[in-house]
Amino acid sequence: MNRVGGAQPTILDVAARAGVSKSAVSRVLSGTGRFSDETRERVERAAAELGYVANAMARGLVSGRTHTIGMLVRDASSMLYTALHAVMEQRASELGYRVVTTTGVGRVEDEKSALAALVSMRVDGLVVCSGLLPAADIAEFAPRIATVVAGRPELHPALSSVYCDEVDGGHQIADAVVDAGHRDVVVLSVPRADAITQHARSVAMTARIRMRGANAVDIDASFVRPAADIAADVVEMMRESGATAVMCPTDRMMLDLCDALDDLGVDIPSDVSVTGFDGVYPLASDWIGFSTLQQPVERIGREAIDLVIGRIDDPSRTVEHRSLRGTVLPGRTLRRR
Amino acid sequence: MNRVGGAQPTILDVAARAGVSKSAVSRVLSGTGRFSDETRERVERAAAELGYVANAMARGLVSGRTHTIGMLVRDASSMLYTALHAVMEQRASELGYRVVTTTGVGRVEDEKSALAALVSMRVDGLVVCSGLLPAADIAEFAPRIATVVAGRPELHPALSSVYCDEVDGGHQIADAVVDAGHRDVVVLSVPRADAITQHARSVAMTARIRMRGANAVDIDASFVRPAADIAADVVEMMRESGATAVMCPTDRMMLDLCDALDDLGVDIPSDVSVTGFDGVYPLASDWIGFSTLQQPVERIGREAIDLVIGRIDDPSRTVEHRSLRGTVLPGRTLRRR
DNA sequence: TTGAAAGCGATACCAC
DNA sequence: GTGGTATCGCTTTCAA
Repeated sequence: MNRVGGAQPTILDVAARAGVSKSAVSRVLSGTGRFSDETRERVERAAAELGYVANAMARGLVSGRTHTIGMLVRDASSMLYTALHAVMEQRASELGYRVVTTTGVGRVEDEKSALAALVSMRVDGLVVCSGLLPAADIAEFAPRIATVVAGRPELHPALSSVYCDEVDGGHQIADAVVDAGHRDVVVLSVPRADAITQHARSVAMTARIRMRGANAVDIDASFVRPAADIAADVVEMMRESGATAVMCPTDRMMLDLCDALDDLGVDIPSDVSVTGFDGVYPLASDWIGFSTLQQPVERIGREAIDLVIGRIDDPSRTVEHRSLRGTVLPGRTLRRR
Repeated sequence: MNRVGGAQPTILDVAARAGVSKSAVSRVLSGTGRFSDETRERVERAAAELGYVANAMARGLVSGRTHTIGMLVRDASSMLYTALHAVMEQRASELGYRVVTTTGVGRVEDEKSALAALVSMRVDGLVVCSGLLPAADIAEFAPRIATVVAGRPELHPALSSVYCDEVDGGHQIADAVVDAGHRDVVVLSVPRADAITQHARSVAMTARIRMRGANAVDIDASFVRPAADIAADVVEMMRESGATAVMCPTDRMMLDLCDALDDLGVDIPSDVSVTGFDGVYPLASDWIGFSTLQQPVERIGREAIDLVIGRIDDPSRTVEHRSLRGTVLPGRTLRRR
């Protein structure tokens, strides 16, 4: 086992030291069954003296429960997932569960193996937070493990989900842009294969802008494209078609774009307005002032945990899909014109 | 076990379907020992058809290895830990390990239990990223599990560590402030009990400013104090003692302070210069322009993983402490005067 | 109330 | 090469 210098004490060590059977130790430490006060006292002292920590593998193996929820995250460095993580951890701990997180390091294959790692740990429930992994790969385990998809619209019949209504969000932020008087708008458009949610947003934004009678131009914003290239395209559209606003599918991309536009000598918002999507701290802070659509991260995280634990407790529960509305954060990067 | 509708298939199910013994299945799936091509074929097909995922608990129980590194994080929503997490995940996966993360939800007791959860999972190694948990609580497990403290100076004789040289960092950023011509500087000071690293930074900043012959005033920035109160104090010091710069122990606190100063009508940097500490994306981005000390997060994360895996492979390795220098990020919130 | 014994699902060491 | 068997550390009947 994981011994650097000494071995981990086992229940037998505790039993020997306490002068009782391992059954007694098990009962005391797990608080089940009957035992005398004296037994309890002796066991607790022995356990403390030895620094005993029960082996969760052995325990889980026999009990069939780990009291653990596995969280699969696309990208550990994304602030959105970070925020979700914090909320879920909090809520899960209130309900007596731990959250363990794994991530892929980018590719779909990695994510599959990260998911398999969670499954192999026999977590009681699974919360998948990734816009990358195909639903089929997730659904494979759904019949065996309570599974909830969080943060992306997923209407797969075997999977429950909680997510921000991306279409509504795209419409809301597009409305804000048009309402601010912009008639020629650039929309950074992410291919579906890069990220399902971001793709949906771009599409919704473009559609709404046109529906409102303004002009929308899509610019390719595949993940492989450098921000500098995208910024150059934006500048070109400003010159050619008189674009006065740029809409980004995430705050992160917005930040990269702002950086790149800055390098090109373009000032925001006096030269061009820019909007984002996500609205997570710290970019959502007033001082930074991103104009963006704020996802209801708190609710998404909390309800994802509640849903998954609900299904753990009662596997017969039906699949459920909760679409939550986001809100526009005015910010200072979108200027009226 | 974690069954919502069906049970997870076991090695016996695979063996039965493949028409071989479970020993054979084990050999094929773990790639150890000898087996014929036909056996391999049959086993792999049966496993795939059943969607078999080996039970990591059973495996770990007998093999004594989990190929998993536990990461204890103070605060899942902190960008610094988030960045560390991403780097560690990447590096660990290169070396054939998974990272599982747990966090306390704030209090020391929570962190202890989060640590115990990791120990109970019998992770092969432990990386503790928290400025909160006392060294003694960590050291308790060090004789049994390879343990490395990352991101905070920890010279405990039983614990290896990798961290940013906080004192040097504090000096560097203080030098930048004095070099920019500031003679009266406010330092937000965090109590040791709130966060060890942040405390060390404040102390180093104050000391350096005075050493350089400028004036430093400490303001209490305990975690319980609202940013608005701190901002009010700062304004008072600007009026009373003519302070022209404020130094914060973290970028996050800096952001909160900027927000609060903004509310008070104070402009940064024309009314007052502000500096931070950490230098992690996204606040470190050029466009946002925080003047701050950037920690070498990439190296900290990478070396923490290398150290812990080194100790897993060779438990006799001696304890090691690596102090890494940060660099000043000029930014735009520190103005020459 | 307590202890002995039977597994949980895998690996590893055996003979064959 | 292959399959039986002991074993990992614990929970859970089941007798005593």
